[in-house]
Amino acid sequence: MAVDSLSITFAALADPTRRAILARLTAGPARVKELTAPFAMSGPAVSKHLRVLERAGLIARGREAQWRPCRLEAAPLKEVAEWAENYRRFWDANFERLDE
Amino acid sequence: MAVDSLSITFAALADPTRRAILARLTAGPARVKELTAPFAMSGPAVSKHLRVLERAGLIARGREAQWRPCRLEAAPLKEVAEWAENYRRFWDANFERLDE
DNA sequence: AGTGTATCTAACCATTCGGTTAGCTAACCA
DNA sequence: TGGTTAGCTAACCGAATGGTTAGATACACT
Repeated sequence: MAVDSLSITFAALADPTRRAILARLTAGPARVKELTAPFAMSGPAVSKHLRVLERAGLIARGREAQWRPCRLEAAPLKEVAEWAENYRRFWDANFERLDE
Repeated sequence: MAVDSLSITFAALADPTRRAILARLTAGPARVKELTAPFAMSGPAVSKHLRVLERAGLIARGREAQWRPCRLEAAPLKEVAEWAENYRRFWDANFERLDE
């Protein structure tokens, strides 16, 4: 269930660790070890988060000797922004409540 | 875990049924029965989705005789849009990959 | 008072999620 | 060749998710 890309993207973003990883990657690519450092969490746990992000198309992973550098792939975030924009008129205007 | 509001909002949005409910509510408030109709799903299942949306602050529910009309509360979507906007430069520009 | 409708709670079930530890593979270096 | 490091998979665990059915509650209409 929930095989649509927007659901997968939102699910990937619904975790503060994963959002922190994306935020770190805005400063440029990083290796897994580097991404693990800020968290009180085992390597495999971060590895799982990275897989979730990769499946959502939010990161891409390269291969460089014994490292697997990750870099941000922000395209799905454009979909998110566009989806949310559809609701703009419901938050930035005093839209009428005709039912009241 | 994941008590931050952004995580709760993203988690609520990570389900197509719930996003469809929000989309329906852009046309105005609706009763639970009305929201249930489009889905091949039991009443309690929709009721649970509504509770998730309510806890995320995405809908509000009134009380009107035996009905509990729901209406859209889009404020959390503004947070989502703003969060995503921080990544705009990573999707709409050919940003440099200094590492390559 | 009794019937019907709208909605919720409770209990249950299978699956997914976020974490762990243990152990593997691949690459580098002495 | 052996040792160290980076990163992975596998197996497991407890909690959360998304659904179900059964039953409770609240209100409206005769």
